Amino acid sequence: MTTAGPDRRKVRHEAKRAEILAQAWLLAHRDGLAAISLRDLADSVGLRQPSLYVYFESKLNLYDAMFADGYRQLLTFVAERSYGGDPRRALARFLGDLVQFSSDDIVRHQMLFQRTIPGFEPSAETFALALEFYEVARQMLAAAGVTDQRSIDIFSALANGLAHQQVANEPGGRRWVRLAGRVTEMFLADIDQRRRTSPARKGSRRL
Amino acid sequence: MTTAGPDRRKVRHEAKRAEILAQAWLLAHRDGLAAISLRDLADSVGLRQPSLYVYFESKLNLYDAMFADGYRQLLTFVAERSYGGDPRRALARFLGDLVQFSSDDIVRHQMLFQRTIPGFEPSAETFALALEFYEVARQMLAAAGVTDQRSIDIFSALANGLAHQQVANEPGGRRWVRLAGRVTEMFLADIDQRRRTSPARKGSRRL
DNA sequence: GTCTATATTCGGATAGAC
DNA sequence: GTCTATCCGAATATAGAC
Repeated sequence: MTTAGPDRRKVRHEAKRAEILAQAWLLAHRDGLAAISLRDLADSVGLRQPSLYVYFESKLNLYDAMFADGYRQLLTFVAERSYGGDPRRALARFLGDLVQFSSDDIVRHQMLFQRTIPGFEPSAETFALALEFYEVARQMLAAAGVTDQRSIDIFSALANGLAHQQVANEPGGRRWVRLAGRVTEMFLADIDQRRRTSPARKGSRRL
Repeated sequence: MTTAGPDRRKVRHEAKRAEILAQAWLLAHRDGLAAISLRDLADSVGLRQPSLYVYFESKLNLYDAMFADGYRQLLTFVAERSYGGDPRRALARFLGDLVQFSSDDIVRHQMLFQRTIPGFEPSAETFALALEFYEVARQMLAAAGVTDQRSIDIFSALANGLAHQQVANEPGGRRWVRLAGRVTEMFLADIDQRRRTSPARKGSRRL
């Protein structure tokens, strides 16, 4: 099928859309996520500003595409790694990888985990990607024997806290990435400790 | 001295400045921190927009004042509480209070702990207030016997992570606030554990 | 699909009278 | 200190020719 006109058109359209998206990330790094200008964006892909509307129906729609793109990157990132073997070691690697993922791209971290763009809320379809990721994380925890909500809440805080400190204080570095192993040990030791003492919960005084 | 003209003028000026600042926080809640408009702000304090420049020399200067105001609130908040008695329990209360402080005002949390306003960097004088707070935190940790940098890094991640999850998922609530005690226990148990096994560090395998 | 031209609104900031 | 008037630039978005 060399004369598949409509197909080629669609492929071209999607390719250009992807190019625009990639440039949007670059501009976000340069100017800040909330300060992307559609003029600059159009310039960077060799278009005039109004032509962008062929690919994105509004600026918020562009942000939505970036949000979706970021979570797809995250899902691919974790899917590429295998977390087999001992579930506890796997959890430690998983945590380190997440912090590394944030450290690798501070703007992407802002987009996915901090919601600071005035007026932007991800659409339902896009948010489904986020939920997909949290399901992966839930399964990682379940494999390590962690299923209660409070422990899940703590683990999410650990992951987000390490990632945040990394991007805020040393973007691109590994200072907090390297703490993932110790933090996972600490977390699991606490789980074990509580399992031993509960439901009686004697012997350790609550702070 | 009832005729202290210059004094009265200065007091009036400072009062108006404080009023503007308070309204700026309100507007930030309504429109988003990065979306404050000086016109709206002027309206809300009964002034015309150019008159704001009598009190703040630029919009970034206004943000700087908000940043300073937020850290002063935080310093007052912790100073009002006494963290006497057992240092470990004090640390647990300190952590819970910090998460509560963030939960109480999501915009203030954004301003102090996430740096997402394009182009804004706190001035040196203002940043000194932030350092003052981190010194308080450092002393709380030192009192509980925690002085090494890696442990401090972990604690900062714990605090920020709990606060972030709280404001992101349940602003105004206490779901992560309530985890502060358990998380502090977990943290200190890890410190103790490492003290027992180091420097030999035998008996526990690293994840 | 891309363009030119333009609508429309809004932003922060300044000049200068009072 | 506050005002009116205005500057200047930037933003997103739309209309309509090609």
